[in-house]
Amino acid sequence: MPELPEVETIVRALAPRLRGQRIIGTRYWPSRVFRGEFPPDLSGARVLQVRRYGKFVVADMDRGFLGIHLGMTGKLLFDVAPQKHTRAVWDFAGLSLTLEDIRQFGRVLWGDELPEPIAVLGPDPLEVSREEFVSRAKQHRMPIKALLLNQHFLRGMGNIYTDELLFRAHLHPGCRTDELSKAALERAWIEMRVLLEEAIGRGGSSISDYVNTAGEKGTFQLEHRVYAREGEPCIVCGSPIQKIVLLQRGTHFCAQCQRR
DNA sequence: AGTATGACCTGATGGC
DNA sequence: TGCCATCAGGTCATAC
Repeated sequence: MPELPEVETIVRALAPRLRGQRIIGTRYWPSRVFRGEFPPDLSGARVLQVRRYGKFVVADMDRGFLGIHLGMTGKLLFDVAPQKHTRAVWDFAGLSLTLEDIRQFGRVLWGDELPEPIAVLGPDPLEVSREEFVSRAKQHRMPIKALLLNQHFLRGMGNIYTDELLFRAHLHPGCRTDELSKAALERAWIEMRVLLEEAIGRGGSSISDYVNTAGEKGTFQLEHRVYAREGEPCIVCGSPIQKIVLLQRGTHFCAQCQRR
């Protein structure tokens, strides 16, 4: 479910309410999100800050780091009663934070340091410099969609925003990055930033599941130009939006505007 | 290095 | 109503 803009929206809601707060109780239900290892009981631990790291929500605590990935169907909600798919609850004085995750593709990590699977991810799409983006892209010879989805290349891009940015940059998702011109890669970098900022401004995209910490949907799905618009006219040229399978992912693009 | 496939999970949807 | 296949904002691991 959540990609960078959705996680950013969640973090912006979490940070001001949790910063400085002390956990007074933790409740964990056995599920795959823990991958066999419950975090410790964090009672007494204080939240120093909450930040986004790619698609992870990271809480820096006074005694370690809590990392939460929401997978496809994860939600972090304030003040709700535990139900069927509740996987964890962190109780604070006067509020509780609940992790719900129907499909259990999310994960909860804990460590004295930022856990390894989080720390090894690539730079943030909103922080990577244009020069670094271009030079690193040229070192790979895979379809640009594959590279953008690779969290070791950049942390935070997912299927929706990859399709949307490639449309905006007029790039076919199957273009190999080592064959793209510098100008084309720079276009991708620019469009990526503009797109992500716009999506954050609209509270992210809600296709079916995604809601913020208050249970509200984002509105950026109304601005999608290709994602989930198969057969509808391209807003630029009018030809029907195509949907193909690339890298085992549904891939949406305009065959007229996005040439190889 | 890259790609392809299946696995991991549950629920919604559409066809018959 | 039911049954079956297909699909879904994401990673992983394994095998060519």
